[in-house]
Amino acid sequence: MRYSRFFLPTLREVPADAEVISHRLMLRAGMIRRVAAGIYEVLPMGLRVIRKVENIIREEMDRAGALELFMPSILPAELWQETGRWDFYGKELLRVRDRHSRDFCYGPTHEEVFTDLVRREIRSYRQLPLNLYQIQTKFRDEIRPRFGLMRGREFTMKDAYSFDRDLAGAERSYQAMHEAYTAIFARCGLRFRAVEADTGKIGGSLSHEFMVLADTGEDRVVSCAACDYAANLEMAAVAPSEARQGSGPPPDSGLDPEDVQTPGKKTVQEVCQFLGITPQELVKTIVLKGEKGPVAVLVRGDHEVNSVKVRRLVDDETLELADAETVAAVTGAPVGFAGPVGLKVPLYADNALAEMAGFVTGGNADDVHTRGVDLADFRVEAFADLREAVEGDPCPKCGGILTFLRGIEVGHIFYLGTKYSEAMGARFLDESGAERIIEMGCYGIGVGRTAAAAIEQNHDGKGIVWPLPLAPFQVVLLSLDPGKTEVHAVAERLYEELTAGGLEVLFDDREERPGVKFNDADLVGIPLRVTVGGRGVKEGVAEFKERATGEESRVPLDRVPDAVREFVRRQS
RNA sequence: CGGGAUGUGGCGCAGCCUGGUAGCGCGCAUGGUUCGGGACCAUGAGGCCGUGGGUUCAAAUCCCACCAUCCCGACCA
Repeated sequence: MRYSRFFLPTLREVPADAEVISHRLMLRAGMIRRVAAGIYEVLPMGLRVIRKVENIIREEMDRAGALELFMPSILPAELWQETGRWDFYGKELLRVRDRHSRDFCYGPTHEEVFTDLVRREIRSYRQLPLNLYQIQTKFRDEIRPRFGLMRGREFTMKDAYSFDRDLAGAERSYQAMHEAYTAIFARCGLRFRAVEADTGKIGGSLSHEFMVLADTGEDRVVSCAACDYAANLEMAAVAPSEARQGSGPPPDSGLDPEDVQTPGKKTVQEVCQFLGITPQELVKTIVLKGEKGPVAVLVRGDHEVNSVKVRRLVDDETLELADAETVAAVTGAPVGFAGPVGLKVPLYADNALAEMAGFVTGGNADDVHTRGVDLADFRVEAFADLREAVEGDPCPKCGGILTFLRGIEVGHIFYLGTKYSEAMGARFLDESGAERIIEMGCYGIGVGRTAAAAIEQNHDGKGIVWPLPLAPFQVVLLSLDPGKTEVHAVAERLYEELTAGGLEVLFDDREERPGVKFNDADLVGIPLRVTVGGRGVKEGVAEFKERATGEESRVPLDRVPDAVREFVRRQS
């Protein structure tokens, strides 16, 4: 591709509304432009990268036995009403009406349509297992779109759905996707981890997220230094300590609870400072509220409640931090003074509480805390693992030490069970002629997000540093003297040779100063730069520079095509 | 939906407080000189000052409303 004929509008200055690195660089490198909040145009340079990601996904999905098809993006309301998600999915679902004022939505995910297709076409166990996928545009009317392609409202996603005759088959399908995903992200040249994950709104019981590791990632990932355990922080189990595992009477301080005035001291830090205690001697009481009513959760002062764990324990997906009015109604005090003694709502305590005695809690009255509290002073429904893991906690699998990483969720796989097949009547006949419900799984990859994550993970002060498999071009060939015929002729010839050899080359034949070309080449991040200029040509060489390492070398002109091919082979 | 902020040529910004001819840098066009890490000189094109209302002789500037965008918070590929 000749740069002079290409559409690659690079930006010297950063548009003010781009915050994260990948967003800024995608704009500056002429990959995308914004049309509306969370909605982007993908320019040729961007598309080339997107296609690279898509093709890797396709190859690995096909290899795993999945079949590509293409579903509509506009979906009739009836399908969504069948599973109840027309109401449940909420405002994120972009709803539209046609001229007959029939309800439709722009698909944010496609379980219903795939299940509908399968229930109409699949009759027999002989037709299973089946894994169908598509790469398609989705729309989720996010509350707050941001970060460019990282979290847009419109985005392209690969979504796959597996259909199996039984649990064992579904697990095999799940495993096959786990392996395919691992292959996909490895082939993209990314550093990533597969982590245990919450199933969230999609539902189901088994789930892994694929996280591209980057300091700028929004998700926190817990990883064991000693074994292969890795989990999303919201899932990371905290093993009860040994003391807890031994039975015996709960510890007792022998003290009686005693109220103390703590005027205006609401936070753990303030209370500790005021009373001269450490957070480990204090118990936080957190009020949560869901469709089943409010509950209170007790955690040690230096720990944080993990609401995903509480939701699972209480079996209430809608549970959220209660608002100030609810807290006041439940505790009789403003936020900051809740305590377990005398509370009328169900109390759940984190395992760490089981070893505590004589601790400080809120006093359920304005400006009052209570000290000398023991477990015997109130009634707990259950002790459980309810807190967030912290760095240094023991690994729940091997006892090793947990470390924290930051990641960007680029893929998510779920075992769905029969949630959708049952609601929509997707059944088949087994060998014995008995009617059975299809077991399902679903598997997503954010295509644009994968490209963005690759940038978050691979960039420097000058721009993008593409891993070769995702790079829009493999080589950028700079002609430093496009006007001077002898030198430029050499560049032209090299361009022909490289292109003829099947390489993807961007040929910078523009009438620009060298500095402009160098900087643009660095910005757009093409892995190998080949410079043809007066100096080198005089000596019969072209200059190679690797974007990632900065390593430079001089290559005789007649060896250039081979050397480039060698580079490409080495990198892929 | 809360909290914070911003809307001025394509991009980045100043001007607004203290109303009175719309400016700077980059980019773009033309000509010339340059030419190995974002050149220089000259000339030029390009702006409903987010939208609507109001105050005023006069509004980018003051007031009100709306819209849009961005940032911080509640489980998303």
